[in-house]
Amino acid sequence: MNMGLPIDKIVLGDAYDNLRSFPSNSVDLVVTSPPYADNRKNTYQGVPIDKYVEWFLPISGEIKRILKPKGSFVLNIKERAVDGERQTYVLELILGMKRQNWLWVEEYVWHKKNCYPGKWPNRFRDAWERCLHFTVQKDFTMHQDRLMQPVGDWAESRLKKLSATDKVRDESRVGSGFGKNVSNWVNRQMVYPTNVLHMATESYNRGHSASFPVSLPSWFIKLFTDPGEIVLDPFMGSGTTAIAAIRLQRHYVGIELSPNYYNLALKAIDKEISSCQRGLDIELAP
Amino acid sequence: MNMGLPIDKIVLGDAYDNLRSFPSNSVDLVVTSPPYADNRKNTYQGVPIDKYVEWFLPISGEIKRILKPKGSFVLNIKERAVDGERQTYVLELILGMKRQNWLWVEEYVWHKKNCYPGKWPNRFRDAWERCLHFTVQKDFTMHQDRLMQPVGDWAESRLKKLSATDKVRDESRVGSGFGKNVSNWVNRQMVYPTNVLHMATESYNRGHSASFPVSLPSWFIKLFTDPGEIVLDPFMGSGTTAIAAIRLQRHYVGIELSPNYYNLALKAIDKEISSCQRGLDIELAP
DNA sequence: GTTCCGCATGAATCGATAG
DNA sequence: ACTATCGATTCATGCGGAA
Repeated sequence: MNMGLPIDKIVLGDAYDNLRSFPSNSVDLVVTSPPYADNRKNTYQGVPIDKYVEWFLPISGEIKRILKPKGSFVLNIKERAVDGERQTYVLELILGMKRQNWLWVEEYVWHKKNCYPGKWPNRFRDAWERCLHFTVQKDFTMHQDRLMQPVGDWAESRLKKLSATDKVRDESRVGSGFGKNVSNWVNRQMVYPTNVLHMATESYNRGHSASFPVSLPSWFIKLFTDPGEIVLDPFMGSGTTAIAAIRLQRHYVGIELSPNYYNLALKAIDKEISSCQRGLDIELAP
Repeated sequence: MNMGLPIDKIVLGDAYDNLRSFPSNSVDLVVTSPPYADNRKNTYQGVPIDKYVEWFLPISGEIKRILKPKGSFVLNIKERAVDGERQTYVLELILGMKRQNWLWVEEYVWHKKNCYPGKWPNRFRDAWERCLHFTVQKDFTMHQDRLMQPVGDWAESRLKKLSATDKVRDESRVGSGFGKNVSNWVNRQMVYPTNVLHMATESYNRGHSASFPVSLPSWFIKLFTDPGEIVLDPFMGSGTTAIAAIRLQRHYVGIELSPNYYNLALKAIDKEISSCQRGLDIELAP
């Protein structure tokens, strides 16, 4: 097979079947949120819980082949609670992927600032999901400086407490210790993030289950790729990863089984591209 | 053995040895943060990574026996990153405890607002730890209403404007929750929390530090016990769980191997009790 | 009595160095 | 080679002394 990657395209079909036809060492980053395990039928791509690991491992095996040596695989997933218990298939999946010689580098937490409402007798609302970071080798690409963010409440609240006099004194008098320290604070406004990501979910009114927000794949795309590189999402859903890639001037490759989602993603991408051509939302990446 | 629980006492010695002598069905809640796996030697209670699960499972087995049927076991733990990879012993521990017939009800995330600094080529700072919630049976005790919190950012911003004195007074009254003066204006709208807990670590300028802040065991003690019930921490460390229990009018039982930490805990408890007896700010919990 | 700044201090992790 | 130790890096907090 190996007929080359369908760059900037979405393939309609099964993830594993199509991944097998993709060339090796050709993708810089894989970001995806696979269908979660579910025992109910008539659900979107529902995979039974007890078959989840054996269903996913062949897919992650193909991803390992397709990924470039210094590339990364970010897997957004969260196990369900069934019958009062958290299921263990995600834990078993991590162990299984380690047996496939994946390196489990890190587990990022996506803290969903606006999680679904609800009340149950045995648990609170679930406000977080795992973003598992796997690589092929210890030496991988990571552009940390791009994700530096404004410093937190600490410096902000302390800066606000500075009087106007203090700030003026800082400008006029550079030599004195006090003024110098203040200018240090003002200048050093950016810090590195942590492995906890605070992002709100996006609500689509169309009645489809909310996947991750554009900001989530965007964060990892900035972190693990350069502009012009290739991002693969084998479970494209409504096209969120493609939107993020387009906005950041990366190429995308998608696979989607459901014709319904496939069409949704195509529309979303069309809309995104046309809005770009109108010159509205263009930002220079990174 | 079964000579009765050493209520409101800390036992100096090994966790497993002492747990074996505790009576069955006698404790309402176990909250603990065991020593984390470590390959370095000469470390406080360091347990090698490859022996961690086999070291802990006998302990969790005893805990299951000692816990009352409707009780809970909250395990605060986080795997280390070694040689560029997250270790898997915590995942294996969860699977092992399920084989012990524990129910893995939930995984709470403790988001450490002030995490350890540092910069590495392959990861950001680690700002979260797991709080694994296990029970013996599906029907367990959970007092959700006690943990309702004010809704939204306006409450947070109001809290920040409180003077330091107000905050201290508030802390000593309820332990970690919201005090009287706060609740005056908080009574507008309360919501249930989620399974993501935002708490800063406590750092003492001198001496030893607590593994988790008092607010962490306090949160679970309020949630899973009534006043007068019994909280067990088989790795008491510097006594944080006991402090939380005392403030919330629960009984504590502790075990600690290191004489150094044992003495620290005794001192901390003495200090806590004497400040209570001086009549400062005691209110009836929950 | 407050408020506010300066400083020390962490359940960290990696790479280099030494044994 | 493999293990043990050390230095460099980094930032939100509490606390103490100063204003």
